[in-house]
Parts: sequence; structure tokens; C-alpha cells
Amino acid sequence: MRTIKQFLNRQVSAAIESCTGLRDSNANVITASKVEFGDYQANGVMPIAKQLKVNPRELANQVIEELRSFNLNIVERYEVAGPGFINIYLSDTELLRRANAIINGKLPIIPKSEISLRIAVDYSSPNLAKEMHVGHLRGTIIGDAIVRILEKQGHQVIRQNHVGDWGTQFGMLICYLQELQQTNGKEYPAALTDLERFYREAKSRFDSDRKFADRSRQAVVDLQSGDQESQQIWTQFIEESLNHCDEIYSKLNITLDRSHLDSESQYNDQLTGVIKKLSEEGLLSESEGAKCVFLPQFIGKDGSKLPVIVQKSDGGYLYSTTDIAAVHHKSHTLDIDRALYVVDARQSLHFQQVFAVSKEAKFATEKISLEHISYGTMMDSAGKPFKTRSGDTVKLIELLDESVSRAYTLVTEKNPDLADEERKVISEKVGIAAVKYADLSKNRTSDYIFDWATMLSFEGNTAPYLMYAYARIRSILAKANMGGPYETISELKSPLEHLLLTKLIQFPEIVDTVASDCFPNLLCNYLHELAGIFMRFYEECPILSADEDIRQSRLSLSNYSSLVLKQGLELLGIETLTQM
RNA sequence: GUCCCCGUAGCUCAGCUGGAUAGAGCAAUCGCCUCCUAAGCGAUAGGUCGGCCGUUCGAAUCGGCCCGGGGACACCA
Repeated sequence: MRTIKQFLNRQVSAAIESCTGLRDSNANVITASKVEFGDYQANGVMPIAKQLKVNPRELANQVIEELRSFNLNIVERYEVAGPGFINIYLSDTELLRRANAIINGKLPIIPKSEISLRIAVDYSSPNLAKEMHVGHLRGTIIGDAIVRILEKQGHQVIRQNHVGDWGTQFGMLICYLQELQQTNGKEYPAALTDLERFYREAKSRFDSDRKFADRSRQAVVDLQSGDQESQQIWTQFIEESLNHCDEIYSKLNITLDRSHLDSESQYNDQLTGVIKKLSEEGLLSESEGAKCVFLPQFIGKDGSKLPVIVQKSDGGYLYSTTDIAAVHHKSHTLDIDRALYVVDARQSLHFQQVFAVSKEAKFATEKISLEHISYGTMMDSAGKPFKTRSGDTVKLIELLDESVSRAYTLVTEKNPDLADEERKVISEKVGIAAVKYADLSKNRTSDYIFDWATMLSFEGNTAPYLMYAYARIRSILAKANMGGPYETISELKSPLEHLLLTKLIQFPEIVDTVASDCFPNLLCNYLHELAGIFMRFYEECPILSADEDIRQSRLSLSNYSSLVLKQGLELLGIETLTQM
């Protein structure tokens, strides 16, 4: 199943081939940049005319003649414009036919991808030594949206939450827990309700008490060599920490659960194998006591070769080693086609190195596509990394709670007549949605300025705007009180209706783009534009008071709008409401 | 020093493989609720797209050089 854009691209390209003999040319069909230019425009003729040294407008005319002979029923007419653009106007009849098939369920809103791939997506990946903080928000939200989109397209998605549960700091935490256990008996899990504080206390012990620090280092060794008591405390700690994560995931409507854990500790027993293989491949060398891989493309500070250190001089392993082992696991055990790593942009060098070493040493199969889906840092309104006034990281749970409580204030203000219970439900959804959407709607690669005022204004290009649009539609459909099913759009009377319908039918094109490029903000932009067009339609075109046939048609168009909005928001991990 | 990212309206940001007169939202000013939810709609105002040069029918987009900001760069993750 192809989208209209893909279809037109192929047709225009074929027409160009008949006119010029050039095969597989880029027809460059895009959504028209302005309504005056039709629904789609093909920009590909001009570069080709230039290449062939012919007049671009003349070639465009020939291509159009050819296209007309194809008799495409989706196209109403073609026009040459400007220096050689081909403007394409879609046929309302055919648009209606397709739209109605989608509304009544004969065609899917989002067609399945032609090929179903096995795709691993690493995302969220909190460090279990601490509580999740705002720094984990982006990766978690963006990753979850990507996962939902890929799954919807019919790919086999394997979520991987690569939690940090094996680092050096766990020795410190285990030791501190042991201390508390000795003084307070079995009370110790209570101390873990505030992991952040627990970590700070342990850290300050570590920094101030030499003996404690030594015991901590020993505890890491004990833990990693399988000491029973250390393991037991560690397990308890991890369990408690994961409970915190689960609470966040559930609050944020994130699809991750315990079955998606792909923890660092799982790779512990594969690390020696990684070193061995690297050595066999002749890639391993020793430098200053550490085992390293030097690849020519990585240059360090003073122009010297930059190592990928895979084993420290004290014998310990690093996260590069674990990540390489994980690539092997994805490639050879999970048979993955595409591996996405939704991780902070600051780790891009790390991933370049891991990917390069993995390919070089054949930990990666030929077919696997390793992609770092990087995102920028979260900043405060002054452009500095996001911290509390006292300089601590902001706990994610507190941020979410604040958003919900601000939403509650707002709902109460906007809709005071609603029962308190309903206002609570609405503010839960709206508060969380606002946080998620504020993040998703920005290009992931840029740094993100987190600002309560902007995000919680609940106006403009925000989740509440989209949710409100949805609630309005549902409200009309409920008021129509005809039992539905509102499955037939029969005519497009106003240009706005044509615009709205065209927009709706383009939904799969955007989903397709996001699936390949992993930029969820494109979907946000689309939904915002769609909601905007609907709002205009709503203001300008009477629905319930229209004559019967138009009323039926507009209700169906509204119904279609609600289906797409709901589906789109769902793909972003945002829930809808029927009233707000 | 090397490499990577960024610089678009007062603020926060879009701008898809170069495409037609650079778009939203917030903030500002002015209109629109006896009418389907005003968390809305319309209108006005606001830009030498950091700078210069180049590639071409066409550049915010591609290339080069500068300026400014951020990040990464050997035993943390």
C-alpha cells in the first residue's frame, strides 16, 4: 500500500521516463507549498530539463501530456507553473472514495509497511543508582513514540531498556545499605523511598571516609565476582529502583515494562569473549596498561590516535565493552535489521566508536543498520543545564506532579462546573500530555529549553490544543444524536473541507517519514496543522444546523478528523479525552 | 588543537531529499460567545534567515572561509 505522495512520485517519474528516456528520475513530488499551487507539486522536471539542456516549461508540458494519458483517477488536473513546476490537483471524487473506505474500516488509517523489519530500540535507559530525573525525560518520551510508530507500521519492534545497573557506584550503594542495615536492622528498604537522597548520602560517605571508599571498591569486585551477600543487597536495591522507574513509566504512559530490560549486568559474562574476539581479529592493542582498539578514523586531542578502551588497566570493563557485546547480541541472537539507540547527542562519539568497532570485528552482521537517534540537552530558561535552585537534578516524578497540579488549577478555572473527580482525571491526562508534547514537538537534535510558563500555558501548539480539538469533535458527534455511524462524506462544499480532507488523507505520509527519520516533531507539526484546519472548519462551516445531507457529510468528515487525531496522539503516547 | 551540533520575528521553535511572496505559537494591538466546548477563530504588527564568498534557472536549505554559542575528545556512564 502506497501513499498518494509515493504513488504520484512513481507516476511522474514514469512520465518523465517516457518523455526523456531517463530511468528512476527524482520526480520530487511534495505537498504543495501553498493552496494556490494545488494539492501536490512536482519539482523534479526543472533539474532534469537543465541536465538535458531543454526548456523546462516545455518538458513540463510534455510530462503533463504523458501523465494525462495515464488517466489517474486520483488526479483532477495538472498545471505548469513558474519556471517548470507541475501543480497537481486531486480529484474530490477519488478522495471521497478513499476517505470513506478508511472511515468505514475497509482501508486502514495507517497502512502496513511493505516489508516488516526486526527493529531494536534502545531507549530510556536510566541509571539505577539514582532516581530518574529530567535528563531521562527526552529519551524516554521520544523513544516510546518511535516504538509506537514502528509497531503501527507492522514492524517487529524489540524494546530495550539498557539500564545502568552494574557501574562502579553500586559498590558504594551496597556498602551504605549494609551500614544502614547493621544500625537499623531490617528497616533499610525505607531509606530507598528517596533514592536521590540515598545516593547523595552514600556519595558523601564515599568522599569523606577513606575506609568506606575502600570497602566500596571491594564491594564492586565482590558483586561482579558473584559474592552472595553483595548480590542479594544489589538485587534488592535494583528492585526498589525499578519500582521507581515503573511508577514513572506508568504515570507517563510509557510502554516499557520489566520484560524490556536489557541491563548492563546481563552482559557481564560476555565481556571476556568480546576481548578475545577483538584479539583474534587483530584489533586489540595495549596502551598504558589498558586494552584498546585503535581505528584510523578516530583522532584525539593532539592529533594522536584515539583509543576505544575496552578493558581498564585494573582489568575492569567499560560501557563500550558492554555496548559492543550488546551489538553482537542484537545482530546474532536477535537477528535485528535495524538497531536504534535513542541516546543523548553528547554520546555520539561513543556510538560512532562502538558501531565502527562492532563492524570491524564482525560483532555486527552485514545487514544490521546501527543508528544513533541523538537528542539535545534539556536546559532551563536561562539556557543552562536544568537544575534545581540548590543545583541538584530535578526529579522526574516531581516535575510530572507539578505539571498535573498546574493542569488541575487550569481545568478548574476553565470548567468549574465539572465534578472534582472529572477535573482530576482531565488534569492527570492534560498535565502529562503537556510535558510529553512540549518535548516531542521540538526537533530532537536541538537543545531543549524547559520552561514552565511556555509549556503549561496550555495554549498554542501544545497537547491541550490538540486534545481540545478532539474533545470538540467528540462533543459534536455526541450532540448529533443520530447514532452514527457517520461513515460517508458525500461532498466537499467549502474549500476548507477539501483542505481538511486532503490533510487527513496525508496522515500515513507523515507517519512514514517519522518511521524512517525518527523525528516525532514532524508528526506533532502535522497534527497541529490538522487541528488548526479543523478548528477553522468548525468555526466557518455549520455542522449540526446544516441541511441533512451536508450535515451527514460534515459529521463524517468530523468523525474522520477525530479518528486521525486520536490515532496520531496515540502514536505520540498521548491519551485523548472526550471532554475537557 | 581536532571533530560534532547550533545561530531564522522581542521569546520558544517549524521549515521534509534546494523550489514559488520564509511559517507557527507565546507576548502586543484590535475584532468575534442569544450560535455545535472562547483551552477557540479572524485581523494587524513584527525577519539583511549570524556574516562574506561560491555552486545554479532558483539557497534559510548545498560548499568554502570567518564571527558567536554549546558539546565531545584514555581507563565514569
